[in-house]
Amino acid sequence: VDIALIDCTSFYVSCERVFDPSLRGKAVVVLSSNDGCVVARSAEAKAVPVAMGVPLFEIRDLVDSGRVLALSSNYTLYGDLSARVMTLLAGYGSAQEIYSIDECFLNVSDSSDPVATMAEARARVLHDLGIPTKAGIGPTKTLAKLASEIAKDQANGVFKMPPPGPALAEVLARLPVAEVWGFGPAYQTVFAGWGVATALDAARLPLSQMRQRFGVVGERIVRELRGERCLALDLHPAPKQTLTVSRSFGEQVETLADLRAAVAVFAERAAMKLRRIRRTASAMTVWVSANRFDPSAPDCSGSVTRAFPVPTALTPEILHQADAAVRQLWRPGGRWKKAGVLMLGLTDAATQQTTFPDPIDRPRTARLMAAIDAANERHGRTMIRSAAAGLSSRWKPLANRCSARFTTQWDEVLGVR
DNA sequence: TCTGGGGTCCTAGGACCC
DNA sequence: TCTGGGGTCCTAGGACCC
Repeated sequence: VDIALIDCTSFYVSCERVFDPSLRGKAVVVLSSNDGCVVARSAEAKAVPVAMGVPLFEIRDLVDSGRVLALSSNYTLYGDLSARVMTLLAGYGSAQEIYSIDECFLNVSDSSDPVATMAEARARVLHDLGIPTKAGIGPTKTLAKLASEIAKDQANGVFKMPPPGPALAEVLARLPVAEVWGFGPAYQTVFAGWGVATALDAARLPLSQMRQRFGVVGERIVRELRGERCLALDLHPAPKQTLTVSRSFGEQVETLADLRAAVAVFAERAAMKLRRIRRTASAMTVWVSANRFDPSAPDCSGSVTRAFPVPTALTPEILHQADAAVRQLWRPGGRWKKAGVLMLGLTDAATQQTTFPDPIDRPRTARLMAAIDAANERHGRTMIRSAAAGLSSRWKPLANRCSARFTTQWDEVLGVR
């Protein structure tokens, strides 16, 4: 199996360059929605250097002196170009998982020369759309993602991981463990204590140690680094389960009237988004928070969840509940910097069916449990906790019985589904 | 002074039921 | 001193991603 990960280079900046070629070759950054901080950087900006995520005020001098060009974001444009890129790339694999606005996984197992195929795909996207990309190829998603990190240093923009063995170990030994997909800051702290510095060090950690400290998530990443597939391509992602609209305030909000007005805007936008994706919400959470960077800020953060009598996407009903929630949250002396609404329990608007319609079928559950136990027994595996066996969390006790290595091979292991 | 927004998955624990 | 066990449903919170 060969999985490819194609990643658009500095995607937001590249989109801006499509429409304004004069930006090419310059140090350009794109800012977050209210021009708060840097969310995309051109290679030239990275070289300055401008760090990812820095607030605009920290690079004020660079921007004012003209050494770095800062642009406000235009998400409609990025979304439109993303759809075109994804459509083009889909033709270069037998299956595609769109992972984010600027990345997708492709199954390229059918290709006799995946590197050549990806080189061709990159050239096509660059020629037709003007968007530069890089591609990594590997036997697992985690290795493909890691390969794409190396790809940016390759002349053809493509890198294929060697098959598991000494050659792969050599590659992994040169990669800092922080570059591995899924090993975030909390992992890095623990790894530092364990003396784990490279991706190879991580790949050689005992599975039991990873499982004990990081659960099934950590164990899966190590297995993937060794070339064992634990994460399948997600070809039919479930419809969204939650939908959020939130913003930081330009100025601190202190009065009930201002807080009500702000949340009303978020609630209205959430209602519009729900209708656009043709879904309804069964409940909503309104949350408000103080300035997280101000230690002296009053303790006025909180959240309130309110259920709708009937799942809805209608503005009046949503505004009504949102306003009731704000009144519960407001208190004298509060100084708020951010708020949001979170729509929960999304259902299909047409049928009012929840996303996961499986009824609880006790006999079937019992059969599946017996099958999982038998499979674990057969393979001599310790049972480990796993709630991601391609099943809803509703089936957690079931998934818990399945060992990590089989979480993507459900049908095969059980022969039932 | 100024510090993003939108997601997912997993775990733990309590209420409740049989 | 003893005081079930397994399962569902829900919430809160922590971790990660782009």
